[in-house]
Amino acid sequence: MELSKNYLPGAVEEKWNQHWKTKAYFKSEPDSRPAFTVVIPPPNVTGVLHMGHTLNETVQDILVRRARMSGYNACWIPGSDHASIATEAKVVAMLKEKGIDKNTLTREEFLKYAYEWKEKYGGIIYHQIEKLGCSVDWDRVSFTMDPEYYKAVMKVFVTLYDKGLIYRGARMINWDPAAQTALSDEEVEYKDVNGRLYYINYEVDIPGSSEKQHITIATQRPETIMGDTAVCVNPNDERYAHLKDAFAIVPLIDRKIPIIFDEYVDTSFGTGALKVTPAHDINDYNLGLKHNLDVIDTLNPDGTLSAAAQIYIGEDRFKARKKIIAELQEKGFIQKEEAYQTRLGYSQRSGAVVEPRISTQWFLKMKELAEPALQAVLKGEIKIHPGDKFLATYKYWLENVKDWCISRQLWWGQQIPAWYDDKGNCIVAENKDEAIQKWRSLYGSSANAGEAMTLTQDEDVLDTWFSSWLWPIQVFNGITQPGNKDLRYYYPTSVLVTGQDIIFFWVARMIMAGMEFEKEIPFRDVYFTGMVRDKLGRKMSKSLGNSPDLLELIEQFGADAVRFGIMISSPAGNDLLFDTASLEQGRFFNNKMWNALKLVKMLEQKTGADAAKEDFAVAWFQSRLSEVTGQVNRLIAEFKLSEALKTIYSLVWDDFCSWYLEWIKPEADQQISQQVYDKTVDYFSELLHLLHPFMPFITEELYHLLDEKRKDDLCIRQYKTVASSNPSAIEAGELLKQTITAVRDAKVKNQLKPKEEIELFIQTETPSRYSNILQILARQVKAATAETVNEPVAAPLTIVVGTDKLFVQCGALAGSDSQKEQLQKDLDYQKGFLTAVEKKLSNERFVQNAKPEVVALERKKKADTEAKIRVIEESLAQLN
RNA sequence: GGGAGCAUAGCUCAGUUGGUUCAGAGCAUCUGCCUUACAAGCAGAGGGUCCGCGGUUCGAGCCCGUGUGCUCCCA
Repeated sequence: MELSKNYLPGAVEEKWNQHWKTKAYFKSEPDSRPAFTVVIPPPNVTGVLHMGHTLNETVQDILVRRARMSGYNACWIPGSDHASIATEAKVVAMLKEKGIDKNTLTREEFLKYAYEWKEKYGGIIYHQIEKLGCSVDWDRVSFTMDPEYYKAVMKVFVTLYDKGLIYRGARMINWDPAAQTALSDEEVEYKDVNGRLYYINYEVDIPGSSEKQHITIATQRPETIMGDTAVCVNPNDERYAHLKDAFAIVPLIDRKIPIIFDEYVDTSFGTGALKVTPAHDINDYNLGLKHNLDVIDTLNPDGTLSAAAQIYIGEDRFKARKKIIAELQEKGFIQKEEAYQTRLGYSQRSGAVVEPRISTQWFLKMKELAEPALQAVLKGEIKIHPGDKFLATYKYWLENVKDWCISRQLWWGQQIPAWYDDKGNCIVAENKDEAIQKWRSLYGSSANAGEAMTLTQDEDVLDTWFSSWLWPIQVFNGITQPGNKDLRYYYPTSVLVTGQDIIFFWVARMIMAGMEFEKEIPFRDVYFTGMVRDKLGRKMSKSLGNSPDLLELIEQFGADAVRFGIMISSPAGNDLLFDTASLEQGRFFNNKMWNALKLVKMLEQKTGADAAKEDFAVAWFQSRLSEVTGQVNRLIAEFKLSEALKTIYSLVWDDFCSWYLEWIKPEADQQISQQVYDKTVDYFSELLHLLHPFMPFITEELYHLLDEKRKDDLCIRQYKTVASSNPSAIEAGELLKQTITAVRDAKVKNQLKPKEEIELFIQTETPSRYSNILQILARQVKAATAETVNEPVAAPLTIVVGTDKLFVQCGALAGSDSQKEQLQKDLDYQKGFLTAVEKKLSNERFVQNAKPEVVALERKKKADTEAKIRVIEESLAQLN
């Protein structure tokens, strides 16, 4: 078989994806094995996978593939959520391009377009997940707007309403004027911005006084003055004591408002006088409630000024601000203005500045739901990784959680299952038929039987997270078909992998839903990945254009290399700086393994019965493999996947390719024993097995190329228990590596060509340590002979390794300065080390206080170092 | 304003219960090699006041305090 010069991932990945699919390896049905379940955190249908998703999916696939190879019935459920605000915005934009105004459509017509859009673009994400090699069960793909899922959301809403946990009421909420919908607190992102503070004079009207006075208030939002319903000052503020029972006149519109007194006002801020605008500020709203103030909403839902503002009606709030400032200035109301650092809330979805607004919305009471969710984590039923970092955040949020605004003024989403009759009576039911029945039983009589038919459903839909919080349950239809077989088998799921940014949006609420509806945790472990940033440390974002296209990366480097690259630079829970250099490293790694395969295929042609057995190399690698496999298993159990990958990488590249293969590789005219060859194929297969969850395609490919008669597939091959490792073989291997490196180094430093033949004599007190490795050593350093001796041998080159002396006989050397320097340097270090050890040992308090084994260790260090110094000094003496 | 985290080689990070054979890895850099698997490679090498200051201890990269800088979350 002809093997290409380099590894070519494209065709290989296509082939195995197809093969795995044909074999249905990733389908899961309940059986007698333990389940390992992962639900994909639903990426939303609006977009494409970004690098954050790529990291997430890769981590999940590693865990799932490993579980599948470790005796578990692995089930990974793909899906997406409907992302109501983002999707609706995209659909509206798409319609606009077609010249269609959303407002001219009925809800049904709009939803038809939305579903069309979802069909067209929702598939992109699934395609990417597949290209990345994710071993998901495509028969179980789930979407938050599926009919069954929709029903589940309805049922949950009604259940919670009946329990008294859901209520409807007018509250101050976060309003997104661009999307024209309410938002939850979590959907608002606060940013520090440079604002300006305007000092505005309000004329004051004091009863019984005709004197012209004014009071100055400071505000960042002059466009809201028309909504002012009071000016508030601190009762302890002497500056304003004379204003009791006085009124202020709102500039421009000349409305008379009371001056009120409340200790809430900070006398040191601004002028100590606060304009109170209950409709447009949460604190003012509360103050208004306390003092019974009017509420004048001067803004329309789209952020323009309303008729209540009296002036600049219909102007955008920010344009109106400019005009109002100009007018105030012109008319002499502005005393001064100054720069002011403030914080503004932005809509996470539309980016618009969020407007606090009083609005009638649906809310979910959170306190009762939060408690069990908090306990589940505090008791350790659910473990968060890395725990030290996020436990406190989780705890704080749940302990201080506020009610959740769950209604959205949109069409794309689950319509709220509440119906109103002509009189405004509200009925909550899972569907209209039930609503009618309920209405009849509550308000009906034979006389008005027909009236129920006029029930109209609430126009609003539910927050997307109100559906995705059911995800771990409803992907198994657990809400709509309680206690079904799948749910019993797969729930609780095993691990949830997600970004730390949605700990509140999703993780906490999923735990609440699990505890509320199943009385059981939704997953045992939560693994938070870090944020993916560019190599300058900036967040990846569309506006910066620093987020690469996943499919292009796969095209360029191969899916395995992408997976490698993102994992190798991703320490658990930390942000990672994404750089294509790490993908390149992955590609190089592919190539390295590809070339190792080529070597093995070459060796296959050179097998012979009477060839050298190379028992040592074979025994050594067996031990290394066992040792490192154990390490990898431990690392993965601790979710240290990046470390695990690094460990495997080094095992493959350094131990297997650089050492083992070189040690067993026969000379050009020699053969390799069948036994060693077979072992080599075994080892290589084991390495591929170990690496497979990280890099599934190339490992599957090489696994089959290694032994073309193979019938089984790597992706479902089961891991065996780790064989024990032989410490003395490991130790001998280390000595061998160390000796080879020392001789090679000496050759380089003395300008000897690597190929130049030498003779090697090792003076040692323990020749047995070398007996197994001399042959390999000789070959690796191009020594015609390599033997242990009792006495020094005259040689131009002396090297010290530990307490052994290596004498190298070779052709003439340029000079012995280099080795002298080397020895001297080594001597200085050892002497310094010895001084430190002796100082410690001569310290009585150390000898008395330190643990005996520590003291013993120090004594051993002293003896060892002294021996080394002796050997180095002898060698130096011989040189002179 | 409240809280959390981080600071170790040029870069990105390991460093588990304090014990100088423990200051490490990968990448990058430098030197020498087109050695018959691999130049996408091989063989070597250099490089750090473990952020500053103080403390605890026989002993601190590790523990405590404090300062500085950066990041994140919450109000």
